[in-house]
Amino acid sequence: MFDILRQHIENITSSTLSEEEALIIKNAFVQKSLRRRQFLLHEGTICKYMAFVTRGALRIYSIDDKGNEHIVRFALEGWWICDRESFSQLTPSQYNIDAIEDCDLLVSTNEQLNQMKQLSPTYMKFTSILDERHYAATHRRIQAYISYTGEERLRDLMNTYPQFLLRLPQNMIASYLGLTPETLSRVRKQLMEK
Amino acid sequence: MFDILRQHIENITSSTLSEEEALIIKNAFVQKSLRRRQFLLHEGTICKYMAFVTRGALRIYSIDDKGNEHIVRFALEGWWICDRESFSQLTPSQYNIDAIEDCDLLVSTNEQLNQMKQLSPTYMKFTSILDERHYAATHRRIQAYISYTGEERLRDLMNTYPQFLLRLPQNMIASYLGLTPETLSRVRKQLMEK
DNA sequence: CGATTTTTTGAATCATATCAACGTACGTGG
DNA sequence: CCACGTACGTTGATATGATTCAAAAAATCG
Repeated sequence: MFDILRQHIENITSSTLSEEEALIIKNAFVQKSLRRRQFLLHEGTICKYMAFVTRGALRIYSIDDKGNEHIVRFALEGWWICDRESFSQLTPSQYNIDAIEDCDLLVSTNEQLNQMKQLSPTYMKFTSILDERHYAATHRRIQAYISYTGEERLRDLMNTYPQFLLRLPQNMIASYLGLTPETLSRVRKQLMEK
Repeated sequence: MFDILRQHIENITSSTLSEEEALIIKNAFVQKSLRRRQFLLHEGTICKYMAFVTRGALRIYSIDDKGNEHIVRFALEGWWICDRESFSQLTPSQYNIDAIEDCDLLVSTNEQLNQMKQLSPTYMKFTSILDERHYAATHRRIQAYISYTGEERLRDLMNTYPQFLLRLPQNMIASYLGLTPETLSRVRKQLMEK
């Protein structure tokens, strides 16, 4: 399992980890499994873990005043998931993270991650790349929300993450796109006909 | 002018800057003025400056495929403005920044800021607080966009930044709230009547 | 297999956009 | 300093995208 993470870090940073560095990183993570519908984070609690997904799928979502769920992002194999704000500031989270499918994760805590940044320059580089990407992705998502109709957002999703459509339930895709399940169903149909 | 920035940094960090540290920071910035409608950043260019506003008002906005402007944020006195992604990654920006009113700014470059972080622990602390706040504010804005109607977003704006409504033109407020000027005009009227 | 969840379909309704017209303000050159 | 032109804000009529509620159909799970 750790090999997937190691590969991932080496890919992102275009570096090769020394055995020493790899060991430091390996020791900073522990393996954790979740069954479908189990939670990694509950709203109102502090997000203790940063998780790397080696198998399965998760989602992070909030619940608004009207009781509607809003999925912020998904995480599949090779992705990271946590509520950054809660994780680094130790504040109660407004989000929930749960498993859409049975998952295997490698998780680490804020202290371990900070320590690792001190010990491994490659890991330091890795996190700064990840931060930037995360920031950019968030912005792209705001833009999509602001500028496009449901149909356009669906088309965009089909180009960017086609695997979502095959793998994740329709109602969750709808929430991610900011639509009701009914509307997504109709928009899909329209798009098929073209 | 620099006194405003110094005050600001001391407030945010709850620290007092030594004269030495204050001098380091002072030397990292240069004064820059903009007339109404002048640009600090043009779409497609790299965002060279991080700007602290000592007088005036600016906005950062994108233009979508259909030619519509979308204002992402405003910056008034005591606020910072730049496109973080372009600034730190040196990539062409998708945003424009221009002056809504005549402005006085203190601007610095990425190299100067990085150097400053090395030299001044207080400044280092300052930027990390700012990063977190910025990140949190961005998220709050996404949430508002996703969960609330135009009227609710306007009401929220009236609570959070009432000064915007007094100072900034209606059509820009509309763009910031994700509404057309016509809709904002009607929503305002409705809200007045209550 | 049956029970539950998810997806689809239909009809009515709502929020907001669009287009067009009109009134107002305002800053800029003569 | 006034008058003009442009930009801004309001209002009305109509159109569109998406929601809501209800119910049937299909898929999935245990």
